[in-house]
Amino acid sequence: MSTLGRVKLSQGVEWGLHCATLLVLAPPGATIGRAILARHYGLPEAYLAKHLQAMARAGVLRATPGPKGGYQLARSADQITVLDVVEAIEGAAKPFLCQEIRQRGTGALPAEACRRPCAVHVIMEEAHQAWQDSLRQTTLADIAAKIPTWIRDRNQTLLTETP
Amino acid sequence: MSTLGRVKLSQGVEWGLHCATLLVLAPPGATIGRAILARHYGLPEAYLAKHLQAMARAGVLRATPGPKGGYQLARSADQITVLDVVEAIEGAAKPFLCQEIRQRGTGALPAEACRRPCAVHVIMEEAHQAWQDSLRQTTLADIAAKIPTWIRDRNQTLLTETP
DNA sequence: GCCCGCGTACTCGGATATTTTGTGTCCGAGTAAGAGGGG
DNA sequence: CCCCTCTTACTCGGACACAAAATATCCGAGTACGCGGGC
Repeated sequence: MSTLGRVKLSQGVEWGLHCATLLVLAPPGATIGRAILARHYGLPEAYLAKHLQAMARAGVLRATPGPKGGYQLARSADQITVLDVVEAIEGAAKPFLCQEIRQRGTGALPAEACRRPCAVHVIMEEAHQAWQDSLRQTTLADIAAKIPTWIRDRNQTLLTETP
Repeated sequence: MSTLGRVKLSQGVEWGLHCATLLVLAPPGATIGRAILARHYGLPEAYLAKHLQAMARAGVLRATPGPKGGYQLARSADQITVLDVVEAIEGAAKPFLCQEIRQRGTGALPAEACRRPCAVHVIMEEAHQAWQDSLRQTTLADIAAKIPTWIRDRNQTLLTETP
């Protein structure tokens, strides 16, 4: 069987979260260019740009053009949840779209019997809520706090050097 | 911008859950053909077949060929969770694939510093677990129990009539 | 009247096209820094 | 020595190809029923 549809997250989510974490460690007010970010993780710069743009559009990051420009967090790290980043990249659309098939076909139910959302819809919605709640519980500050000091220091020097 | 990647579930999930629910209401031992199921919800039969096959392969449904053949539940309705159906159709693959980008690029960490999974990976994993747990809490029997009696009776007659 | 064999019609299953989505890349617009000249 | 101006190089942003996956469909293999013939 060729693995039919799967609930797959874009790889951009991983990229975005790691880059955002790196920005947390940057000095306040400083910006990091996408070229530096891409090289730091060995990512294709042009494609990473797409995800960084998405985060900027969503209000998670702030982009400044020109020399010495780059990206920085749009607000405090403890005010940005993982869900914010994920939805910025993947989009905030509900994963399950109820097509109301109970109202179609030979077994179609009358509209007045469908005032309440169907049970399937409710269950999928609750699961999605649980997923969102889980991602909301962690902020970028929490992630950054888990990073060992020596890595933090090393990144500081890595990101400030100008090749 | 064209809405970048999203966490989208196949519509087959909705189809599969509704059809499975319909099978719960069927008399014990009885089978329902895919043609009946497709017409009942106004779905394209050939495509619905693909999802029904997937559920049969996953051990959720049991298919019997020949005349009077069709699909039935592979086990008791209270032993089939919604997660079973979803994973049967969407596949059980993890949605988030950690590519270990922390070990790549100019900022690559040494392998011995990566004994623990990275924080990003852990967070995404926990969210997925929450999602799975939510879907595991409901069985097909629970869904069927929510269906009003008059709909149950009506489906009984609809599914037994032979056009 | 009963039993056996065969044709048939119905079932599911896998292999095959088409459309949408995600992946990857390129080039252009905008901006602030920084050097150079004038006051 | 300071200030203004212009060039320049660097930044991000959107528009453009390529690949993978989901969607949609068709035709073939297998099986049990049911009819017909034989006993």
